[in-house]
Amino acid sequence: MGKEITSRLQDYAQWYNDLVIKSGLADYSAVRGCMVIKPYGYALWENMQATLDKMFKDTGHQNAYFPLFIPKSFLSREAAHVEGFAKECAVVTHYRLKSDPAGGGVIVDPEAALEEELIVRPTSETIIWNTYKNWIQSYRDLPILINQWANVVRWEMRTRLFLRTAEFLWQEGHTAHATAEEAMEEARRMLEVYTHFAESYMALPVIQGIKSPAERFAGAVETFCIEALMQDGKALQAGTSHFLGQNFAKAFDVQFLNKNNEQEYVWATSWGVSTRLIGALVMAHGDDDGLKLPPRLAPIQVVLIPVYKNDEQRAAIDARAREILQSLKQAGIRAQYDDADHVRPGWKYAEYELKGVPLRLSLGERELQQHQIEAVRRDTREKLSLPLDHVAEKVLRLLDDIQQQMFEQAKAYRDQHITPANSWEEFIHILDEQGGFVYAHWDGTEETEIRIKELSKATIRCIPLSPWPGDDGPGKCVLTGQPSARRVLFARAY
RNA sequence: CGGGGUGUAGCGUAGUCCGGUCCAUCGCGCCAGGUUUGGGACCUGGAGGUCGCAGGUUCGAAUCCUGCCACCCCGACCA
Repeated sequence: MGKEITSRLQDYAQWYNDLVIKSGLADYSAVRGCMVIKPYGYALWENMQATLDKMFKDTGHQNAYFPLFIPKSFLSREAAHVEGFAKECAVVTHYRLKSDPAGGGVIVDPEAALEEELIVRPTSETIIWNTYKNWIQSYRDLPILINQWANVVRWEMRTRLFLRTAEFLWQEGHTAHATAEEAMEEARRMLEVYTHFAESYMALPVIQGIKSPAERFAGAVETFCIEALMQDGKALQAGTSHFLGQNFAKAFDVQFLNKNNEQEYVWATSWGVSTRLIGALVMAHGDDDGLKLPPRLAPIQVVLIPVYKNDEQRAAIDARAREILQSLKQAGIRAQYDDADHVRPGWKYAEYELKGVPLRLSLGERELQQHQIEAVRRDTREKLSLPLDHVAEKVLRLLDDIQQQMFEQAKAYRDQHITPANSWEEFIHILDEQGGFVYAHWDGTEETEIRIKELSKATIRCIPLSPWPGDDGPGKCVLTGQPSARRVLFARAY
């Protein structure tokens, strides 16, 4: 008997937890709301990091590192920013413990209170803009294009593995520019980078859009986002890129002398994606047997499993398998040979399916005789026989095809779940019966947005950058009947 | 923060209502040896437990009482 996984139909939330835990991505920890990312999960994150990091470097960014702790006073400099984050900040108040005079443990030393309390960063705009002030005098100092890989803490009331934990890993880009146009261009450029990453690497189709005022990042002038759809019909924000205008420059008094010898506030952007993307990967592609990882990010792209009946066979197969493994590795494939003898092939098949390894190769007496190898795709479960000549090339082609197919499948699902609604009844019906995105008119007011959320639990995921099928220009708000400039995408979301 | 649930070996569990027959059940996993090996093998033997924590009731507590803690799920808040 193996590891039981709750089916998606029976209990989607439990299915998700089962997958994350049983595939070895992560574990619960002793700390409420915090998780342990296990080696397999971390390897996946490292692959994501490596890919994104290269994209950031290719677009001219450099990595740096800013402090984990932020003076409390910094957070309150930007009004909207503090409003947005105040409720979920962890605060450091003391710098020393001492042994408890009353017992065996330790207590916080009341003598060691900090003069100014420190916030554990929920995001780094404030500490970074406080720093940029010292770096920027002239237009010649601009642009500053910096990214940092870091952990952040947001004291969430309710947490979910990868999707929302009190501490999480992410990258945050923070750029400074001489003009609004340039900053806006940067925000849009990074949105494109995220889109490309999601679609080409995660095989996750996303919708690019603009956040409504209520959903906008605290402190931003404009928030761009990519929205993805999970298999339970709920949307997930996969990445955001903000045009911050001069809000933080004004809050931290960051001015520069422009070419005309005039003082001007600097223009800013910030953008980020987090380990939440791992949750997206699980929920967008996984099935009742386990994960399905896209080849371009999978820690193990190919697993090779020997099948034998006795030691003599085993020796011959083992020798051949190692040659094959070598040729796969030489071709740059992340291949693994599982020659463990204490579990049988069937057990391994199930285990690697659970782990979402895109391609499984089996080598036994039969294959050896026929000079081929059996290949089974994780995405379609299709079983193929590959001749052993130039096997690495064939495997590479298969991996490419799996990557492509996974995207196509997710895209087909997503496209089937964008439904225009023309009345409130229809709106609710779509959300309840099929889920996904509802494409509907909205009068553009925050009151209506909030009212819709209260009534339906759906939020405006984004105002799409390019129109979707069903777009009909101006119309009437699905709730109020007031004039609407255009349709926007609503969904229940994570 | 509200509602619900759970806490017994690495994991999943029985036992809790109705205290003793429980120095705790079963399955998986683990260890040793052997037979096996094409979809989660089998046999034999073995190791492994502060029954979440603290206090109380009792001749006797996994079981009853009080307090506490932790985690999970659902909701409000959020990437």
